[in-house]
Amino acid sequence: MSESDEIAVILERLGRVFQNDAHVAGLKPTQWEALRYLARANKFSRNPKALTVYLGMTKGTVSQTLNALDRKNLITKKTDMIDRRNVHLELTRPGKLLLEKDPIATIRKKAESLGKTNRSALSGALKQLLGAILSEHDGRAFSVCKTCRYFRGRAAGGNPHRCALLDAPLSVEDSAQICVEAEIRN
Amino acid sequence: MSESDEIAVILERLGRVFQNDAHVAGLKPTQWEALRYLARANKFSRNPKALTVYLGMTKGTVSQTLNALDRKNLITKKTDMIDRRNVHLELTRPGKLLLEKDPIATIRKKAESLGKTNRSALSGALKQLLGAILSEHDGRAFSVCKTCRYFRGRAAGGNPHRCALLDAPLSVEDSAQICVEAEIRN
DNA sequence: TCCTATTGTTTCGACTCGATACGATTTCCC
DNA sequence: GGGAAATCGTATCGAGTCGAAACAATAGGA
Repeated sequence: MSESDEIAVILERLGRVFQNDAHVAGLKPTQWEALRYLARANKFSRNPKALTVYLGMTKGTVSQTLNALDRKNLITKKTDMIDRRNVHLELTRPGKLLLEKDPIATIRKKAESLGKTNRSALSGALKQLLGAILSEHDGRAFSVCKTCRYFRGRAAGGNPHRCALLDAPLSVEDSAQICVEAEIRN
Repeated sequence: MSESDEIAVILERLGRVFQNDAHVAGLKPTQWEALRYLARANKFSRNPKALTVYLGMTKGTVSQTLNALDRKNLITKKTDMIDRRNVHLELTRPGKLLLEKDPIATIRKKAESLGKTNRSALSGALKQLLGAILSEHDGRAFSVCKTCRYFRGRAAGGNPHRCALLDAPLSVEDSAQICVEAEIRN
């Protein structure tokens, strides 16, 4: 078996193990990912559309997942008053609290035990792999706001950060979060 | 975000992307994994029990998945005549043919494009990670028969290979395949 | 022979997921 | 301004996943 084969098989298998581990606290793996995403996405990206792109699923499926989370009172949905087709998603307090039990922590701990050299190599190679796959997948990289070409840092006068694409102000918090619109600066 | 966090997030995300890709030819991701396993497992390991351990799922779920594959005529189930509780699983010809469309190939190609150095690093680190996780998971490593401590290679007289644990003969093919019982030599 | 462990199957309920059809808006363009 | 087209989200369907729990059948030991 070639090295590439091994990588493919192990990645597939790791994915399965993680997914099995993710049946925690009555939530399904997908629901955990949605919760996690909402915790890390900035205000422009906390909507069903962005989540759909992020997860790479169809909007119908995402809609159902969000319904399930809503029923459990882990998120709220609010119609945008300016464009009433849009929906804003927010974690509720129980939702935020639940994230402390996020099963992804077990993966992190395992990565921790890997040793610095191996860990760096793994992190680098995985990033490259994910990038290669997403680019061919029309999925965006979903990088952090601050690194986006449309990000305008706070000027000398103490003005807030701004997004030059959406022409909107950005809190310090927002600018450190994930954004659907993010385009890597070149 | 620490390197370990990044690794955890990317692995989770890669798993999702792969899983989405695995909806091919009318099969679900789990069904593909079962098929793949059966193609790579030796005769002692082509049964529901071993598959259950390999996939890390409950036997009920596995039973259903196997039923689905049976309905599609991709596998056969046959009761063991010696111990009638056991079931032998085999790929049918259509099952084997279908494996040529295995969506895991797309992952392999991506790994291919990674470059030798990165690829080796990734392969090594992933193996270590999977090992660490499985060991804590009471999941076995499922290594290849030949590397097992119970493997007895063909003697000078031209006798067949043998498994000293099950006290059974091994074809050349079997001994190159995955075995549930495999225990790494020390 | 009875007791117990092993191996699989069945059933249940909640959820996933793609596909498809819909329902509101909003936007574009004549 | 008004109608078509695009956008964003929801509802429904069918096959499947998945854990949990109950249930069968068989094997093996006391």
